[in-house]
Amino acid sequence: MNKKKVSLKDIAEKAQVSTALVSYVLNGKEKESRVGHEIAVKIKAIARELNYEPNYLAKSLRSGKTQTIGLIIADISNPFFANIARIVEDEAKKNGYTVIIGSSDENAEKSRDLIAVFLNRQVDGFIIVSSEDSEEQIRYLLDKNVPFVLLDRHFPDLATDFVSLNSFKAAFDAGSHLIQNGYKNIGLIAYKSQLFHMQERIRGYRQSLAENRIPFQSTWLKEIGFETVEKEIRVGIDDMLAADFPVDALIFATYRLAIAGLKYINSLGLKVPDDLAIVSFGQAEVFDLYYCPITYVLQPMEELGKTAVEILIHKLKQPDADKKQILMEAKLVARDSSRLKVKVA
Amino acid sequence: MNKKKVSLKDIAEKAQVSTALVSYVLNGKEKESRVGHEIAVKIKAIARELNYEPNYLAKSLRSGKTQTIGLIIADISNPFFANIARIVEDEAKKNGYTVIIGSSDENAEKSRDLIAVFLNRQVDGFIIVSSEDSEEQIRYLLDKNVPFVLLDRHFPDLATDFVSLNSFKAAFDAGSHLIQNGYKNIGLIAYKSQLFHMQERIRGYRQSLAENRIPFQSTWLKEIGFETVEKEIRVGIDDMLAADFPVDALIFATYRLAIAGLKYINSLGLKVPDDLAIVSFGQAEVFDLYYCPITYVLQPMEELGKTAVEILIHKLKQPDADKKQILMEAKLVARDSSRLKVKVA
DNA sequence: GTTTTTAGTTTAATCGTTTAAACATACATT
DNA sequence: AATGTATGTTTAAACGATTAAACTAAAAAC
Repeated sequence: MNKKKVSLKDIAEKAQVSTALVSYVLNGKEKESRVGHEIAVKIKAIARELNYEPNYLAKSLRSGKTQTIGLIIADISNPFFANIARIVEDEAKKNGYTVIIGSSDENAEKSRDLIAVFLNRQVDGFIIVSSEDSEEQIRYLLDKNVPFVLLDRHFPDLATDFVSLNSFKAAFDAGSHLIQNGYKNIGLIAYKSQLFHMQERIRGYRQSLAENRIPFQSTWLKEIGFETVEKEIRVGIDDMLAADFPVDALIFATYRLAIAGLKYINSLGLKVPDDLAIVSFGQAEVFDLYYCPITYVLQPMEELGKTAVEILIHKLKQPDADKKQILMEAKLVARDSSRLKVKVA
Repeated sequence: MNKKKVSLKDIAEKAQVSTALVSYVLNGKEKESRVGHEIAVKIKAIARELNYEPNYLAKSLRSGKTQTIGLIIADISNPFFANIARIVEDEAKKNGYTVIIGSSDENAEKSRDLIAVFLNRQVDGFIIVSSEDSEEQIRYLLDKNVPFVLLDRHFPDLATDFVSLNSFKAAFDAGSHLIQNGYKNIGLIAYKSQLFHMQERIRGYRQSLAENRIPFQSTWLKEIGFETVEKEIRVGIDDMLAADFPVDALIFATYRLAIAGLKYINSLGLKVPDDLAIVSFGQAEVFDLYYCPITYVLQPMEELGKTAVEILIHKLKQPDADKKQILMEAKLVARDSSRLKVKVA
């Protein structure tokens, strides 16, 4: 960069004073530090004239604070997380923080790397959407007393701050909704994951069946591996349709599963919802644009993101405050893909 | 954070040497600086034992380099850019750089803010997807000699490095493809924008008509304002369909326009491609999932992102190298939405 | 007329690195 | 023995800011 940046020293020289005075004035400490009024005015004028911008690195090195938040999300190519990232970024900026984003791609190792890199970069704190098998990393942060907030996914056994979704309730509602609309053989396509939110979705789904006295069939639940979504989904759906009690409705536990599933359903020539009703988690333009708009679980993204930032920033100011554990409620948005079942004559 | 971080000094003390030696050893300069072999081994051992991690802030302050790239994209909620962001991040990481991302939301003022914040944060360089009216900002960077590469959009009048798409050719191909498949009345829905890539898309589209001796009708071209996409698209499409030469095919110049347009087309009950053929820029899962898969212009995202990073990093090492100006070619992916027109009897 | 206060300013250490230059030894050369 | 060279190590300044503490000079208090 051409003209080297102006520093406190430059201003000090031009004003014929020490850097200390300049620092006091520009940090609004003229009162406490009893800086002469005239000189204060002069310093401010010179600072403006030279277009002074403080050097964050120096500031941070001295203060130990970088005003930077590390955001680790599970998958940036998922529009849900991309949106969350944007919200977090905006909210952080409002509070004078910069966000650095990393995507762990649902991979514990990448997540570990990111945490290391970000710690190295001296982020003040983290907002984390945990990936599978990353519980131990969270323990580590807890142990090192690094400020962080878990977002969207949390570990029930760990005493951490978190903001997530009441997945049990959301899945329960999804199932109940389908049942109310006359569907009886309801499948769930979830990820094969020990993550709590996923287990809760499964539990909520099963509970909805149970409360309606629908005996659960093991073929109705498919748990798909992250790495082999496309293939397993095809096999899974085939299996569900060929079962003794073939499904007439499907719940997708995530956006990505829904995309893959719908593609396959399309290719089979099945008609939604007549051949197969659909409810999905996650939200996206796809769901509007599908020939039959998809019923989905509306997650309060805006609140999730904002609250996470709020909690983290509060924590940065008051490290010893009580842990905040927030479960937000989703709202089922009913569309055509789960409309009242037409009885076959 | 609990245990304060270990510094060079801690290692130095434990090894009973000066920090200089430690620094030399840990930076692999033992040879040039003739550090004793035994002591070098000892220092390394202690560093490992204490789990030493250098402090980036101090390093950066000293070196004037932060190993950080500022990425400013026009709209993070657009999957095209979200993907680009991910690619840039990955590629940068491979080269030891961290990326901080900001979304300008197609807004010059936000873009200016981001540039200021990032400069403040001492990013080593920028990768920028410019937004409308931001040419002057680019001039400013050029003038200040800040290293940067423009991505996806560039200004033909400015001598900058850039990596973008041959938009003229891509639009020309889109138009020609429709014409070849029997469509004659072809509309284009673009943004109302002075940005070069948009103007080029319009030019390419018109050229395809011209070369096929199809007289251009002014009703066929709609330029939509960023802020009022939904409304203007409805009016625009209505107008195109009611014109003297009603369109039988539509090209969308961006992903966002396509989404809005398709929604409206759906709501009108029009059948793609029989009532209206479609080709769109941008790519996304939506296009696969639509009842009639959408023909689209495949942009070489991977190459775009990687090349931008490459050029920037090269530039950081060799600031005076020649400017690289790269136009990449898009590839039309033909699907059902633009299939051979069925002649009406 | 001395002492105390108050106001205004500077000094210098500090954050954690890097690195040119100075220093100190040992060894080789004449 | 005096000088030169190689080897190994330390010193100290620098990056740009912050801030406790020291200092100075003038005003207030006794």
